[in-house]
Amino acid sequence: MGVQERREREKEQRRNDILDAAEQVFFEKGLSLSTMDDVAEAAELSKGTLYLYFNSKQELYLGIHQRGFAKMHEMFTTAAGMHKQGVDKIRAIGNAYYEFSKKYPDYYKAIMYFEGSVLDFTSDSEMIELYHRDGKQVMQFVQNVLSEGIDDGTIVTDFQVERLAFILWGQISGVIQIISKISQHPDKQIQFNPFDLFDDYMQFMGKLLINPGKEDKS
Amino acid sequence: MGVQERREREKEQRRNDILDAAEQVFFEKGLSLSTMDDVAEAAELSKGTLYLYFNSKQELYLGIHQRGFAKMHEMFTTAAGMHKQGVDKIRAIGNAYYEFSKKYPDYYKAIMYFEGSVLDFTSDSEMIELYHRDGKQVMQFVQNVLSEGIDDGTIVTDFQVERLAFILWGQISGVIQIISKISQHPDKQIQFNPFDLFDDYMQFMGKLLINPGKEDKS
DNA sequence: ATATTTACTGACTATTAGTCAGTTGTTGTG
DNA sequence: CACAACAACTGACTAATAGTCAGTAAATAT
Repeated sequence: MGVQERREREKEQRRNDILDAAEQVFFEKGLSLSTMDDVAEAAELSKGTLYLYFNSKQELYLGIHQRGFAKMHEMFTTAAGMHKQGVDKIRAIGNAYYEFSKKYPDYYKAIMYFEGSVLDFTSDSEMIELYHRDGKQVMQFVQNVLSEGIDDGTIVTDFQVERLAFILWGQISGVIQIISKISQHPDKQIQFNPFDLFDDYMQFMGKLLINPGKEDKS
Repeated sequence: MGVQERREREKEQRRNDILDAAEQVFFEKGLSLSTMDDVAEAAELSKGTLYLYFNSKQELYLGIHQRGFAKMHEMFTTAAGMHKQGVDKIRAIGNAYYEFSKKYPDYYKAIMYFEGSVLDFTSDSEMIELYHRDGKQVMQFVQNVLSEGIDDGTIVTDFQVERLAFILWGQISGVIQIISKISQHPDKQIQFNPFDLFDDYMQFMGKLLINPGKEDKS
């Protein structure tokens, strides 16, 4: 009996339709100015139905966050897949992260939003769990690629891979965050192109990880 | 005639009293669960009065953000003041940043909150301006200390000071952010003490900036 | 004594997240 | 087919709360 399965597919589809509508509305007006009625109208559903699929406005936004994270992760695997050596994969991931923030600013915004407001969540712990699961998955991926680099000898470090992964991830997130901030709010006092800052950062980091003997010349 | 002056002092005092009350309430219950009526009650004032001093709940929270930033900046100058050499001052600032995040987690939380939600601000541009002013001030301070280090020869770098300041600030912010996140939401998969991660980071960075010939042995 | 300015009040309004009793349509059963 | 059981959906309603504003009180100036 395929009825059950079809029902589940349709339910999944509805969930996606709602997320599509929510993206449309949230990305257009910003989260705080968007109402659940706006989303309901865009989805051509009643507000009540939204709450059958998402328990709160914030959880709906978390759904968008998850889409963003999935997209980012996909860009990471694609980028890493284009290289053989560990160090090149790590570089490619760094670049992909930055590209993601430029190509999907609204998803990036959603990620930053939760980064800054999970600390205020007193609510639903299931939601928080879901949020952290995404983060861990990416950390694990970075860790694996670092391990590859250490194994193939293109990355040299005194640190445990696990720690290094956290440090690198934290660093690059912070650098991209500040670049987004500058780009969003330009300041005539700043003499450089914010985009160049990222190249500087990558160059800066390169020195710390690369084993010059093993690296391909480019 | 000192009446005008006294009035201004009293007004400043009221503003501070309101901020005290707001801290008490927001830090206790978290921003989203706190109401303006709660704050009014804690301040022993009517809600209307709050709005004579702050235009919105968010602006009130921004007032707390500013107090936090001032505290942080103060810790930076104190920390830097305890050293002679540029590189030591920079290290001291890095440590002070981390100490700040641990000693004043609620102020730190406020800073993170705005970091993640300015991107959503469609509102009051005066408020955004105020927010960015704080950030610039700290960046300027870091830049000055870096310049000192370059001048006294304890810091060596190929980059422009301005860019280096942004990179370092972004990096360290990101690392502290991820440490806070891990600390707040411990994970048995993580084998290390999140606090050690910061030491690792500082060690990691040290290698990039220090001129070994010039450094004091410790 | 009286006018003017300043600080404050709290009842009120508007908005909106979230609920729930009821409707509609689909699937399974005798 | 008739009818029961179930699932998906609806939208009017409630509760909570940010923000307002006409009115009061108290200090200051004339």
